Amino acid sequence: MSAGMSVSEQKLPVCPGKKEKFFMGEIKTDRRVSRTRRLMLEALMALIEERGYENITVQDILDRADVGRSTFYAHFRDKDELLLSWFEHLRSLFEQQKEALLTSRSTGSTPDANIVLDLFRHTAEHHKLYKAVAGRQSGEMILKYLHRYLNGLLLPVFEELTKRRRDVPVPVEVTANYLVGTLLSLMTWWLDHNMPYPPEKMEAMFRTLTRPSIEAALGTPVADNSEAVNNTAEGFYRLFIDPLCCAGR
Amino acid sequence: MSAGMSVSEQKLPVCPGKKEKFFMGEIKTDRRVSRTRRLMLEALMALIEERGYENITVQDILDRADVGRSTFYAHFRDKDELLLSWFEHLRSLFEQQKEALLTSRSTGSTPDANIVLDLFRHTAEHHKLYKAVAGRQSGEMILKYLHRYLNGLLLPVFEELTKRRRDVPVPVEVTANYLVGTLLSLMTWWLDHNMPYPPEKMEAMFRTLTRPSIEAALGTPVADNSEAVNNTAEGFYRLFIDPLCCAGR
DNA sequence: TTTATTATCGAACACTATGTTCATTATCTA
DNA sequence: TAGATAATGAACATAGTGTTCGATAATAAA
Repeated sequence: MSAGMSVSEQKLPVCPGKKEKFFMGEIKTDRRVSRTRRLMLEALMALIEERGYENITVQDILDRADVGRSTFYAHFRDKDELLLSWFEHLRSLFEQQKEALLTSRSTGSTPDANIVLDLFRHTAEHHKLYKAVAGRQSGEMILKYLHRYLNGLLLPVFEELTKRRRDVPVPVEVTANYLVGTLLSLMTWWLDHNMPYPPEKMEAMFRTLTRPSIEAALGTPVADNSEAVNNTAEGFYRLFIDPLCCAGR
Repeated sequence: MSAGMSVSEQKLPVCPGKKEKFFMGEIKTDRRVSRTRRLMLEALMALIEERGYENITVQDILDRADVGRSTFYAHFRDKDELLLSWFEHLRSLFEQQKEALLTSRSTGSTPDANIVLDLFRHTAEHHKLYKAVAGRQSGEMILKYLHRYLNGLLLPVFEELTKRRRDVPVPVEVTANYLVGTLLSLMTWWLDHNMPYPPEKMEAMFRTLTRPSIEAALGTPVADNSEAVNNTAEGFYRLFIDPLCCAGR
């Protein structure tokens, strides 16, 4: 045993997502690790814009990133996991922004933020990438994850809103799913048609289409609360528009 | 040249979809051809139900259908084309039904048919297959085709409906896309959650969600036509519900 | 600076699947 | 029955995936 059991004990690089903090001691990520991951992500993004996700091989990424084959597989199980790690990155950025808004809210500033409008604007900025990732001729992987994520954000909001209502004609799960679906549907249509309208117009359409549906889906309000009821849709949009309320709980 | 130029001139089997009818002479499909195609389609369907489209290899289909490899490629370029041919088959069935309804309509019988309800019911009957084909964990190929097809049916309807309107707040392309998207979104949600509600309830939800949206999306009617205007949504549903109107033009 | 650690490299390899070729055989239509 | 055409199946070329492991290089910590 002295010569070190050389039986396939290749170590995996430390996952930077899991900077485990026990006993206040953060584990720093090895420079090489973050560098490699960055290179691979950059290569992936560039290649996606060029050819679309489906038309990329692992070898392409390796060549572009100038990284060894085994290194890739030391970090990710496959191409999908790399793409997913990008999505997780985006998500954490989004959640950071949410936190920021939450605190600035409690301070009193920034009365309203329109998350849907922001989404359309942000998408427009990176339309090439997003079209390649979510467009009609590409795999739907990311769209599915996004759908699930947004659903998770929205569901509690609707559950809150329907607490004081009787005879809700459409189950909240369906309504949440509907709303997210409509948003993503508008978004992909917009991208696939090369953004023929400005983000503001798209947001207006989204509102026009979904607001009356939500009123209808939530059903008749209970009698004793008629004031807070008429502006439920308004309330919803404020909730939805303000990301904090959704998951800041 | 006498011995018949044997230079890679393998003939493709006659495509039965193209039973060309010129001069009243239909070309009969060779028994062997239809038999092979039937076997391959049956194998595909069975395998899809078992494992889902993504997890099937061409070899699997070959084994199940008991058909030679080269035979497969004589008929279809790849797996996708086989699946597509199934979709085309379904579509032609649908269009036949549409024709039948159209003629029986002109005869005076069958006052109304609810195409959306029929769709939910038909899906329920074959839920295993459709879930495997369109469910969340499978590729979206068929869903995309279906989306496009339904869009094509719907667009002219909306164009007709908006002819007499001014200041339509949402472009008809967007509205059509929205409506189809919502229908398919409800459908996949339903399948993915193992059909927790009956088709009738699903159809009701679809109506609840989309009717007010459509009213809103079509915008204010012109003044002089106020009667026909208030029931535009009604008219739309009759149009949409009655498949004839959509593409029977 | 030194040292122990650990990430990267890269070439070889096994594996799975795709799609093509073609001479031979079986089946159909007329 | 004859001529035409479809099916067969084995062999092949191609392409991509994911793994292995000894050697090398970069890093953090001492």
